[in-house]
Amino acid sequence: MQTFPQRVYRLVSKIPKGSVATYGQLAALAGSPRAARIVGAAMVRAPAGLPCHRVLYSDGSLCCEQAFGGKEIQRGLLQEEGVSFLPDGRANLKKHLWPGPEEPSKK
DNA sequence: CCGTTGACCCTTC
DNA sequence: AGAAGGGCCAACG
Repeated sequence: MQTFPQRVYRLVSKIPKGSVATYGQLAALAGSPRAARIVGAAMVRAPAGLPCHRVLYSDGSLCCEQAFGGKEIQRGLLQEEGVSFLPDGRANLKKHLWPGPEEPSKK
């Protein structure tokens, strides 16, 4: 039994390029649909190499600019990944929302 | 062990 | 439709 953030890190690390996931979704995949806050807090403690820029709000909007150094940066990174953006400034969740771990990671 | 805090989400005004 | 407030779950001191 690992810590919650620990599990979230693995899930975020599994997000394929060109896909995005929401905090609530990661929390639900981690086992607690209401622990989206824990996921965010874990992101701060997240080690380097974690594509935290692929994690967005439920609406597809990005968190505070202090999140990873600038939301503009995150938007640019996602575009580099191939993620489309709406004229509202939100990511196209309908088109790039991560379906989740299709594979039943054993156990 | 108990209290506080937090990259959020949802409901109501 | 937009803005404000409260609630929830787990980790940290």
